[in-house]
Parts: sequence; C-alpha cells; structure tokens
Amino acid sequence: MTTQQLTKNQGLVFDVLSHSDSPLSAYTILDKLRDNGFRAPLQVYRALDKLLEFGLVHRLESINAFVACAHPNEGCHNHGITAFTICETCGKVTEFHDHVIEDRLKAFAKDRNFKTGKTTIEIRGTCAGCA
Amino acid sequence: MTTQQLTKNQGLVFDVLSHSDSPLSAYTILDKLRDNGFRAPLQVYRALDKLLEFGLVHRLESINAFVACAHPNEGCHNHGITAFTICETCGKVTEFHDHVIEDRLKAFAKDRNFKTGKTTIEIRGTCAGCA
DNA sequence: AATGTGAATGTAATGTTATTACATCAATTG
DNA sequence: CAATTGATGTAATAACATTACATTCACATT
Repeated sequence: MTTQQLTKNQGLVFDVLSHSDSPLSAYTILDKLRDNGFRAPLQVYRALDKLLEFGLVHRLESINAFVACAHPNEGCHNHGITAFTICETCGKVTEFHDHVIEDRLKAFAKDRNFKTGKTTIEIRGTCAGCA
Repeated sequence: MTTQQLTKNQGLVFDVLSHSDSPLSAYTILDKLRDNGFRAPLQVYRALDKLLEFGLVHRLESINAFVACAHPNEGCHNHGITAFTICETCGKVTEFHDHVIEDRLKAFAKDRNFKTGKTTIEIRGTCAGCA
C-alpha cells in the first residue's frame, strides 16, 4: 500500500500525521486541515477509518489519538501485533513488534477458544530523553 | 485491600461493577446509582479513580469501560501487568497475567531507557460461547 | 455521451466520555 | 477549637465520536 491510491481527504490526513512528531487527536487533525476545506469531524474520522484499514495509521487506544505507521510502505498488517511505547512527557511514540509476545497471546486465546480480533499493547511512561 | 475501607461512593461504584457480568461505562454506572443519590459524572469518576488506585477496578482503554478486578482481595497490583480478553459480542472480560509477556515488555523498555508507567494489553474478539 | 453503481464527501445534529471550577462537608490532628 | 486534608455536591464545559441525510465523484457499461 503506497500513499498514491489515497483519496484527497485520506491523503491530507495521512500527510498531517506523517509530519507530526507525536500522536494527534482527530480534532487536532481537523484544526490543521481547516485551511484545506475540512469543516467537520466526520471528514477526519472517515479518512482515519480507511487509513487504519490500510495499515497506514495506528490508533492509540489509551490516549485517543492517532499516529502514522512507522513503516507504511510495507503495510503494517504484515507485521502482526503492533505494540507501542508512548512518552507522556513529549508524546514520542515508538512502535515495535515482538513475536514472543504475539505467540504468547495467540496461545492464550487459542487455549480458550477466543477468536482474536484487534489486539492493543501500549506502554505509557517516560522516554529516555525526558527522564 | 478489602472493600471495607471504601467511602460510601467508592463502595457503591465497586458494588455495581462487582455485580455486573460485563464492563460498564462511567455513565452507565451513574445511571445505576441515580437512586442512591448520584447526580453527576464526577461522582462516578472520582470513585473510579480511587478504585483504580487501590487495584480493585480496571479500566479497559479500548472500550472506555470499567470492570471489577478478578481477585480484588489480593490487590491486583501484586500481580504485575494485567491483560484482558474482551468479547465484543457478549461483553465478557477475562483477566490474565503472563510473566513471559511482562518480562518481554520490561526488557524492551529497559533496553531503551523507557520508564514504564501503566501498560495496557487488551485482546478484543469473540469468546468461546459466542463463536 | 448518457446512465447506473458504489465509494467518497459535505453538513448538521446529536451522542458519549471526561474534566474544570468552585462550594461544601466530614474526619483527623496539632 | 482551628487547621488541614480528603471526600462530596453541583454546574458547566471540554473532548471524543457517531448518526442521518443529501450530494458529488470515479468509473464501468451501454
């Protein structure tokens, strides 16, 4: 999935997220795109829904915010479960993938016949630079 | 931590959560406690803050809802990172603790000098009974 | 070029979740 | 008893997200 097949609104939203050094809320994105004709939250949420679907963007559940994927050209969906550290001081987000954790969670779910949908792993704290 | 040293509001909120078979939103709790004199969201949020602090209740970040801890008498804070499966059909939540996952996350954080605060692990999907 | 279809968009209104601000009350302690 | 601290009550507002409905755009088929 490259960024070329995105629609205008999807492209604008992805661009804003890509150029941000910290996660953004939907309403912050909206404000940044007012000059581009955005008027309503739904324009942002609809674009985000598609970007999430494409694996170009991640939603950080614990802070109600969105970040561009760290490796959008590869399609993040290929990498299995995505985990994040989120610095509560500077907002810096680091995305990582750990197959051991993934296997462990899968095994737990399998043992209980739990059919896994989306998995969230988020570590909030303080990054090295802010400590 | 037993339930005895809770204040009136904390006790009421904990009671509602304890008797629910699925997670509840703050506003749902508020509605259930109207007859007990609750009038405003803040009464619920303040009680929840304390219950979270005591380890008697967990917040499910991915669905903006709250559940009573599965083993409140032991103080969940003693069990390290808490993970959950959340059935999107029936709402059933299962709490579990996995030291391998915990060690792995701790190691990742340590490697990057990331000071870990709260960690969220939530698997949403479909439970065995709903499949 | 006209038409049909599905995806994307525009807009308003509303619903849901959470916090700020400020006043009051209750328990404890010096 | 005064002072402090934690809990509570209440109103207002902020922040996040969805529903509903009308319109437009892209594109395939005729």
